[in-house]
Amino acid sequence: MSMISFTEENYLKALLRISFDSGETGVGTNELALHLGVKPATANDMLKRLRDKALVDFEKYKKITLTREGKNIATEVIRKHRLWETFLYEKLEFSWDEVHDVAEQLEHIQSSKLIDKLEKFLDYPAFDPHGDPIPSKGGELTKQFRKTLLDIPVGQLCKMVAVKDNSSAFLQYVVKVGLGINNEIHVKSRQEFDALMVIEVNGVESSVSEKFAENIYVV
Amino acid sequence: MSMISFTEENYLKALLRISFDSGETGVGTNELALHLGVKPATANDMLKRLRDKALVDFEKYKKITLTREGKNIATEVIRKHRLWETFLYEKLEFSWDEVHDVAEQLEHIQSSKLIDKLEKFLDYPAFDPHGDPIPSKGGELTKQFRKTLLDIPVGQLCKMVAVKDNSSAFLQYVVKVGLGINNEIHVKSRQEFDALMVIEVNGVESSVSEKFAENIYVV
DNA sequence: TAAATTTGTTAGACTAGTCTAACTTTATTA
DNA sequence: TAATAAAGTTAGACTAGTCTAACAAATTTA
Repeated sequence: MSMISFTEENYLKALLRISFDSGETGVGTNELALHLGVKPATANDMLKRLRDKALVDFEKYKKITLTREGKNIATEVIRKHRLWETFLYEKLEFSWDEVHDVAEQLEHIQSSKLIDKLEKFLDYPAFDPHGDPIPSKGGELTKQFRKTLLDIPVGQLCKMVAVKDNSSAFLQYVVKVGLGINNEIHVKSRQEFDALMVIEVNGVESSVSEKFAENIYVV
Repeated sequence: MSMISFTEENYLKALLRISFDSGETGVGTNELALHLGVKPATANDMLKRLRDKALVDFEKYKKITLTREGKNIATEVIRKHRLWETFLYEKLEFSWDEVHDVAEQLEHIQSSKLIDKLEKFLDYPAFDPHGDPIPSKGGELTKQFRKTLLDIPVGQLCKMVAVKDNSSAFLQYVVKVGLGINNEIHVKSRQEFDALMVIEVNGVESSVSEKFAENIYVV
C-alpha cells in the first residue's frame, strides 16, 4: 500500500506500453525517456527510485523490465485510462479524438471503489472507443492480433476498428481525412515507390502515407 | 493561462472557504495552515508565491484576501468539486458520506470541456448531495441563510438538508445516528446545561451534542 | 502599560522530479 | 579489430512544496 505518485505511474505505464508494442520484454533508458518527453538522465534517476520500490528490475547498462507488482500497477492505470475514455465518449459525448488527453489525467485518480462503480455504470465494456481491450479487474493486458491498413491489398474493402497512435495530433488528422471508428475503407491504389495509398471513405478519396496507414487498425 | 498546480488550487479554495464560512474577508496564516494540515511556515511560503502570481493580496503580518482572479479560480474549483460529488452520488451510487474524498481529487482535473459536459450530463444541478449550492459557470459562490439543528426549539419538527462539516469522520457519524439528507428530525428535548439534545429520526431516538447539532443544516 | 501569549516570519534543510554537461559503457561499422 | 557512434550514467544544479527551530510583531490580559 506504498504511496505511488502520478509520475511513477506514468513511468510504469510507459514501460508496459513500450514493451507491449515492441514485443520485447526489456526497454531501454533512451527509449523510455523519449516516450515520456524527459531527458535520459531524468529517466535514469526515476528508474533507480522504482528499483528501490521493487517495481522494476534494472541493472546498470542493462534493459529495464517490470516486476510483477510494477506490471500490476501499470495494467491498472491502463484499465482506468480506457474506462474513463469510454465514459467520456459514451456518456459525455466527447468525440473520439478528444478523449485521450482528459483520460491521461483521470487515470491517476486513486479510488478502487470509483473505478469499480464506473465500470458497472458503463456496463462492463470490453473495448474503449479506440477499439483497445479494457483489462478486467486484476487482469492482464491482452494482445489481439491486428491488421493495419497497410496489410490490405489494393481493391479490397476493410473496416477501421482502432488506432495505434493515440495522440491528439494523429487522431485529429484521422478525423480530417473523414475517418472514424467503424468506417468502411476502400483501398483504391498503392504506389510501389513510397507505399502512398489512395483510399475512399464515405465516397471521399484521400491519399495517405505509409506512416498513417500503419497506425490504422482494420478488419 | 498561467499554470496553476493542485496545491495552489487547494490553497485558494481554502482561503475562499474560510472567509466564506467566517463571514470575514481576511484570513490568517495559522488559520489557513490549520485548515490545510500544513505548518504556518509552509503556508507563509506558498502565500508569497500566490502573491507573486497576483492571486492573493497579502502584506507582512496582515490578513490575506483573494484577488479577483484568485477568487475566480477558487470558485471554479468548488464548482467542479460539487459537480463531481453530484455525479458520484447520482450516477455511481456512492453514498452520501463517501463522495467528498474522491471529489477532492477529481476537482483538480483541468478541462473546461469536461466540466461543461458533465454539468449537462447531470442536467444542470443547482445543489450537491450535501445541499450546498453549485456555482454556475463563471459565477459566484452564494450563501443562502441556513438554520442549524441548534436553532430548532423543543417539540418542533424539521428536515435535514445539508451539513456544514464535510469530513468523512463527521458524515459517517451522521449516518450512524440514522440521519440522511431529507430525513425528518423531531426535537424531543434539550438539556439546559450542555445543550445536549434528544432527537428522533425514523422512529429512533438519539442524543446529540451541541457540536453535532450546529453542523446539521435544516429547514 | 508591561508581561505573557498568540500569531506570523525567516533561515536553513530535505525530497521529488527535472535539467545540462561531462563522462563511461556497449554496439556498430569501416 | 580499432574507431566511431549510440546508449546509458553521474555529478551538480534548480524549483515546488514541505519541514523544524528560532525569531519578530501583534494582541490579549493581568
